[in-house]
Amino acid sequence: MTSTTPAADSAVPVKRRRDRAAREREMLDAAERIFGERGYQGTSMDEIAAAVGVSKPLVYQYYGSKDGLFLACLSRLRAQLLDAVSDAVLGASDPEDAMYSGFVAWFTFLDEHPRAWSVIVDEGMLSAGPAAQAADEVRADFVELIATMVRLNLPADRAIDEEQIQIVAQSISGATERLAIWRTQNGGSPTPEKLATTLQELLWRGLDALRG
Amino acid sequence: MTSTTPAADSAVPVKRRRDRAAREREMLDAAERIFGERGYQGTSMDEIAAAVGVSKPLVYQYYGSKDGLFLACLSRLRAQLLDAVSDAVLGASDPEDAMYSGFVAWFTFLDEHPRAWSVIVDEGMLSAGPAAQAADEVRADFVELIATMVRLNLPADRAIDEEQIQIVAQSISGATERLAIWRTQNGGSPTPEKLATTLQELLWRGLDALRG
DNA sequence: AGAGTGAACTTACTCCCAGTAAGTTACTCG
DNA sequence: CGAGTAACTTACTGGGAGTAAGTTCACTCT
Repeated sequence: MTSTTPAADSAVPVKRRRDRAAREREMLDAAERIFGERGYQGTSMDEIAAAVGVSKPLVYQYYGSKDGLFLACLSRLRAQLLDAVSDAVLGASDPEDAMYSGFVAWFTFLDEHPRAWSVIVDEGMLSAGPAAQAADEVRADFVELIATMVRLNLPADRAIDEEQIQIVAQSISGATERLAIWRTQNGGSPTPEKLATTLQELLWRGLDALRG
Repeated sequence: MTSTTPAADSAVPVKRRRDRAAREREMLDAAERIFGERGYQGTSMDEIAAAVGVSKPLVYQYYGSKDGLFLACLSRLRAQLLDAVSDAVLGASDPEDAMYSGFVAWFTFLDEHPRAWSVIVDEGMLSAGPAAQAADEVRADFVELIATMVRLNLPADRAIDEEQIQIVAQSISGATERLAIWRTQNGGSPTPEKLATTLQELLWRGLDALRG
């Protein structure tokens, strides 16, 4: 009864050891959840390890550093976000609708994945070290999507000023990120549709102007 | 000769004790410089204290925490930046020029104060705690300046959708911040004038559209 | 001048957390 | 079964944020 026989545990055959890929996934899931709840600074590696039921050095063996683990979370979440927006854009009927749908998809996704959004906001934590560069590359995919959309909207017969396109794409990326932050502080108040409509109105005619 | 007579020091009467206001200024200056060079994470409170020639607890007595000290730097730098942009806007001849001049002033200031800019970028480090809220209030001044400009450009005889104005102001603030970050990574490549011109073209007609 | 008072300042810690060295346990394949 | 390797742990170091408790200076007020 009081003995600590290992056999007693066999009723629940907890797999102590798992292969690397599975553990990495467990760690990533736990990290995503905890980073999302407590933020980068507020999360300790011990905490994540404990949540997985594993010791800290194992986490270091698989992800190298706290930044590395955080970056892995960030990449995965950004990829999901990019997918959501891409799908919306590709499913649209015309360029104007593509832009609007993309904005709606962006704000809606962030609404529906608040913890994901917290992680993305904390991206700024990686302002130093090699992780910072990697984080920028992750964001660059997004800017490139926007740039592509902008290019499609411009006439094919004109020489396109690629630098201007980059400026516009970076601007839109920055605007949507700030709007998302503002919105969460504001109690989620303007709806995704209202935000998308306003952005649409603000930008559409300006994109026209860039043609000449 | 080899004696450590205190009298020998009297040739350079180093004021060991200074009054609080003076010390706070010294600390703020040192913190601004070091935070600007090494970033928030890379800076230790001991380092700042040593730069001032003082012990760490004194810094804590005056600024409360690392976040508090960083926030003090941030506020001062943001205020300078706001002044620079305000001056440019107020000195303009018409609304269109005000907008353009404001953008140029923004990018030029950041060019000329790279350490200040580093600190502002690191603002994201304060994503948790009471300092985060304070940091947002500091930024809000900027958004309000933009909102005022937008209002001035709208016709006085129409009911103004205040929510739309906030959206636009937040967008512009986000766009200019991201452009500034991108620009430093890009080797400072598009000139302030080119950035301002492109933003001007992109936004001007859109602001018109918001009237109806 | 000398005692009293408060502000400026220091020494010497605690605690927490990222990261690591070195070893141990369990699974697999001959 | 034994050898090899991948999964995993215990037990530590180092460094930096924050603090408790005391010390020294400068300035009043008799």
